[in-house]
Amino acid sequence: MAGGRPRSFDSDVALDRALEVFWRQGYEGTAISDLTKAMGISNAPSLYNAFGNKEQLFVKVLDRYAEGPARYIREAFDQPTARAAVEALLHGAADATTDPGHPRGCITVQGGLACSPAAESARDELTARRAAGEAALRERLQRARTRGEIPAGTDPDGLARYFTTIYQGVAVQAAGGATREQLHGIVDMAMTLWPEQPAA
Amino acid sequence: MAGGRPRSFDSDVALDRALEVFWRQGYEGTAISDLTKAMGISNAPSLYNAFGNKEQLFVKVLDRYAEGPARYIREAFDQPTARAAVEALLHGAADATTDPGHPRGCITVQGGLACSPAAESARDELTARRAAGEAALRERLQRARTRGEIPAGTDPDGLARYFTTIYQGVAVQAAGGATREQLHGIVDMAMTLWPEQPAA
DNA sequence: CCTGTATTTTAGTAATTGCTAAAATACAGG
DNA sequence: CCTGTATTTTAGCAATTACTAAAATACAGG
Repeated sequence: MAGGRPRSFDSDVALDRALEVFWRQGYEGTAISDLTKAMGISNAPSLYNAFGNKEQLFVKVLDRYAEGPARYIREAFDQPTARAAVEALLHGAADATTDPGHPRGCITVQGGLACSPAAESARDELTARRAAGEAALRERLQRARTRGEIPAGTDPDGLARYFTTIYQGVAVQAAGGATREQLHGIVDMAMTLWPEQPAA
Repeated sequence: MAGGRPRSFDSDVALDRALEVFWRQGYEGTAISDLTKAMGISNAPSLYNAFGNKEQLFVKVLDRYAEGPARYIREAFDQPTARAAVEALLHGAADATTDPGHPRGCITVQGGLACSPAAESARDELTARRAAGEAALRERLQRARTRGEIPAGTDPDGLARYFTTIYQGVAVQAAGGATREQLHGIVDMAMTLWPEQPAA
């Protein structure tokens, strides 16, 4: 058994480049030729050989996104309190969606909100990932209520939906050109809705 | 001078049908063939003759949207108080983005957040319209402060950005499958940030 | 009926789409 | 050097993209 011809490109670097393109142009606005060009792959067959088809590459790119530019999301949940987690999540979003080193906004939001029937699976993948984020936040808030971090009368589901809506709205604002400072201001306002435990 | 061959389709009906397609599939996910099929126009040249090119048709469709399914936005500004206006705007969004008679969400948000260079003008058109909506709200809130509807210490720009963010987040939520009731709940929460005039 | 006009229809353009079969190539191990 | 393996390269697929020139058609007014 042997090794075969070596890859002419680095898989992770190529995924990062593909991420940039999908992020900036969305799933349907991105052509395979855009990808090969950006990824440093000279011919389409090499791309298909390494990453499957466009749809499968998109999923790999989303995973790469979650581990790279959007890692702050997972890390936000490491905060000791639910409030600190939400703050880290939203202020992290304000930073990440305006990072000059990346396209503006969030690929999970702008990657494919509306699309042709041919791209439905990509859209569904994005919808599922947004829903998963909201679910994680919901569970965190439920735990926070059990632990007494927030009042017993609070609705964790509604609160999770509210902060998720802020997150997604911030992403749209960023895509539209809002500045980082403006986004942090929005987040500060949104956080004033945090249900404080009435002083005992 | 004479009349020429009569149109085989109604322009307004055709625009409504085109709106549905662009709304559901976005600018770049919509092909001319999708449009002619939905609009009841048998051949592409008739479409180009009547509406110009794809880009120009898209703009006409956005105007039709503003006068039709999104008329509630303009009408919200007719409310006597700024608070009532924002409430009408956001609760109207909760209803409009979940209207079973139309695609979910808001075409101005999901029509083209990220796109290929070829669709940049459509994306810019959408960005400009969202910015115009935010500007209208900002001016309304500035007037509200002058009139004493909201405290003198309030920041109308930040407030306008906040409510616009809610609006856009609601649109994303709707596109992702949130129910009408859930969206109204989000709006109710968002409205609790309204700056009340301290009781004199 | 004839003319002028504005539409529809026919037939097409060049370019691009996502994708692939088959051949050429470059390495590792023996 | 030879074999096996995994890649790259070449060449191409059928389908679709936005769009258009030119001819056919259907009406109004005279």
